[in-house]
Amino acid sequence: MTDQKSASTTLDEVVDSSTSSNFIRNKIAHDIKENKHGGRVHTRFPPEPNGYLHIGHAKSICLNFGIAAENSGLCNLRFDDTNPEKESQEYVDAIKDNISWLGFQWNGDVRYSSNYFEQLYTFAVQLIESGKAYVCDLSANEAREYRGSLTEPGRNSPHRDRSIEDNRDLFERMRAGEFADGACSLRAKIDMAAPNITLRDPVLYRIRHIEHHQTGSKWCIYPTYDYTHCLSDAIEGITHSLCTLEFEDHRPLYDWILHSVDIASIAAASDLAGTESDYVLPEQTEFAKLKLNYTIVGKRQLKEMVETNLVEGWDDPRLPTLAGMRRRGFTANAIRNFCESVGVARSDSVVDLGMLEHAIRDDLDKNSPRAMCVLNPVTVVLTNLADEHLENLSMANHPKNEEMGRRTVPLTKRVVIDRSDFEAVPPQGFKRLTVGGEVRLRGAYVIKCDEVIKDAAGAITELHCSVDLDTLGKKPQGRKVKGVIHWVSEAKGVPLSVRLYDRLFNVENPQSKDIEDFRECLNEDSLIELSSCIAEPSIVEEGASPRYQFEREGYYCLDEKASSESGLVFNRTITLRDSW
RNA sequence: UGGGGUGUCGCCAAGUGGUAAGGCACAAGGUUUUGAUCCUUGCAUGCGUUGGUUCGAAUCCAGCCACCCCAGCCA
Repeated sequence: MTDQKSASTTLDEVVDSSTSSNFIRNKIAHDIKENKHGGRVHTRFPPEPNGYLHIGHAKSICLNFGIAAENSGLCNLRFDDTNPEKESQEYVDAIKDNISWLGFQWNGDVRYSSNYFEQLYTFAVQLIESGKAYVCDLSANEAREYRGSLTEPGRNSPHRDRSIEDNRDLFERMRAGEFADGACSLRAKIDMAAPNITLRDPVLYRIRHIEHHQTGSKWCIYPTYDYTHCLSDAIEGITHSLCTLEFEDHRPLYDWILHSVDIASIAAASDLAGTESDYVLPEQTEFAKLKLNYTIVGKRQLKEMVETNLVEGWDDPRLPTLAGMRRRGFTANAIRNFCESVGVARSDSVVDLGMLEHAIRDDLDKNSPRAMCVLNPVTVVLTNLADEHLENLSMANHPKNEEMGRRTVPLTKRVVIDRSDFEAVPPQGFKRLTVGGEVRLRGAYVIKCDEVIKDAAGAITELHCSVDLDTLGKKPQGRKVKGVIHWVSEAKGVPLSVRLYDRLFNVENPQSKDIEDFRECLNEDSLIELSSCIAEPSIVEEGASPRYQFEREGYYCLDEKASSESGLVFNRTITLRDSW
């Protein structure tokens, strides 16, 4: 088991210090003060391996691991794998990978609810023996009818009063595989008239003759979430079981199950067995899910987009999956900061995408080296330079951080600039190149456009400019040059493709009730590939960074998956803020 | 119309009886060889609403309104 101190040290480096209070932090501080769990804080992140993790999970991960770290506690990773029908090892692996990438280390070995199946079975027998559970032969449809409705109470199952002996026998036979899927189930005997529907004799075990990714064919009965989750928490000695708001109605059931099983046997089966501390049951606390406008964070919809090829896969850079965001160029640090800035509360809220964008710009601005890359090149001929002119200019990799060093950028007679940096008829306030106007080539000289060369169709092919050779590293004499533009040597630059991403949806809430199918509001231009870009050579030289700020354009990240020997591909993570 | 929740600036969000933090966004200035960054300033006599209690209420009480979740052998 990881020792508490090292876990907290790791997280300290990772958790932003500018934290603000929230109801969970307050509750835990209070519990510690009251010595509720002997002062222990032990959380868990319990994903079901039925899909990839997304930004919403990141909030939960940061919360659970963060709150443990802040309190010198522990956080387990436990796969809530009670429904083999929807789960797979692929998801298990991807989830572990994503959590590590986010910068968190779980306590000890990865846990699986399925690790506890045998123990859970024993507890179920105990419930049967104390008359708190029974085997019910009602089909799923019949059970629904018996359950009643939101406004009407349910009716007792005709099998509710079977003898303990019969129940025990039937349950054993369920396990032994004597019954077909759905033929019967084990139910808790609580109250069919409870206003909280969760308490109307919830199913504890169902029959599924199906292979499980962890337990193979050992079991044909699988415990349900409600039965498994609370007991798994208890077994692991979890103190604070944090989950989302929709589980609020389940809290009475969480408590009912824990209090219906003999606490001494839970304690004996728990990780805390043999520990001096008195065993205290875990407590569930709910918080609001993260929602983001212009994006969908719903496993079902994400899965649908992946499976119907609306996107390229779970790691499509337009997706809010951690895999996608990572490929897009998001940093773990930015995601963690974002989750902290969003806060934790109980009100349903929708966070503005702008907050996420701010988090990534903030991180990338500080940590990305700069480079120049021209997206839509047009040739500029520097007429007063010699044909073979080659000048190695030294440029800072970061305007504010000298420690990031310098690089050499070659200047030749022919360079390229972005087409949008020249306007024959400039609008008011245009600060770039115009006919007869001057502009500085970033890190180099001030140039003046003397002539525009066009082809037969009238399209600009070249701009002929003259260089003011007295402006390298100094302001020009007697005038101000308003603009600075980026450029790349035509001969020395490296060709690359760039993928420009935009939001996947063009409406704030793609899941709104007045939208029948979220596909209606897909943004057609969410991916634009530019294939004739040209960047300064430093981006492929020894010691090149995987991420750059392409000056005046945005933050870009090498896409290793898409790049090949025949071509480099960079993903635009996010544009620069643009007040123009 | 049963039960459980939530309502504080355009968006998050602190605040738990002593007179409305912070962030994002936005706006206006300043610096700048990135229309970036950075800096400065502005941005709720107001806390869903109506009453009540109190010297004093976003905080306590009552009613009302709006929105979210629950009728899987999903989690």
